[in-house]
Amino acid sequence: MGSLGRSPSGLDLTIGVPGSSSSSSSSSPVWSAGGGGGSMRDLDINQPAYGGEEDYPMGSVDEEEEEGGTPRPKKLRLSKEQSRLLEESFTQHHTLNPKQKEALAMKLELRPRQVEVWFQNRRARTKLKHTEMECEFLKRCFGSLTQENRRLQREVEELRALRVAPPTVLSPHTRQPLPASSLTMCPRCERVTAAPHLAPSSAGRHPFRRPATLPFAGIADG
DNA sequence: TCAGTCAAAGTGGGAT
DNA sequence: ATCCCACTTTGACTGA
Repeated sequence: MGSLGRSPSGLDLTIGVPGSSSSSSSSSPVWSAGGGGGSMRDLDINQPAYGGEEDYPMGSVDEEEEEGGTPRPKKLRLSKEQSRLLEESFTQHHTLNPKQKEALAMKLELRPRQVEVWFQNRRARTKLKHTEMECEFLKRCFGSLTQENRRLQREVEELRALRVAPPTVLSPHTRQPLPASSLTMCPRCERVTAAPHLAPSSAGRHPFRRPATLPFAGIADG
């Protein structure tokens, strides 16, 4: 290893210390370690980290200063080893409790805030990936349903074109046509009409049958 | 050199 | 008060 504390490009990474006057509120702090509001809750930059380590391994200060006079830290690129360990940890748990965070930060020689941010961004990436996959799946669903819809509309048109007058049934006695109201359904047809889901032979050809796979069933996790 | 992409970090707000 | 999330900004990197 040995690359901890350095960016992949080999830049020396040292911590930037804001000016001693805390009144310079116009410029962003070099380490706004806290979340909203920059409360620096995780790190008092004037205190040595982890019992005496001289500096944190990131954020070398580019010596060129902003207008306000506050140096801006260079952005950290985590080393491959750091990324690997973070990924490894992420596979075990997607969120960290404070102790885990602290331990991991110490192991990686990062600030807890950096570990926290990494997990936050990693969760966001996972979610984005999942959403993209879901989107692709829904697009495919939409495509196949559109096709199915077109096919069914064509079928309706065909059936409409084929439609003829109701069949005439002749009386076996008089050989005269019977009124439709006097016709009765055969027991089998009656059963199917009352409970269509019980008719095994019709299920396979039913135009409205459900697809074999349900939505989202195939979406991988992560 | 520059546009595009990725990822670290900042910010504000909601939930607990 | 703290954590997490969504959104944004910004620096590093890459390929044309």
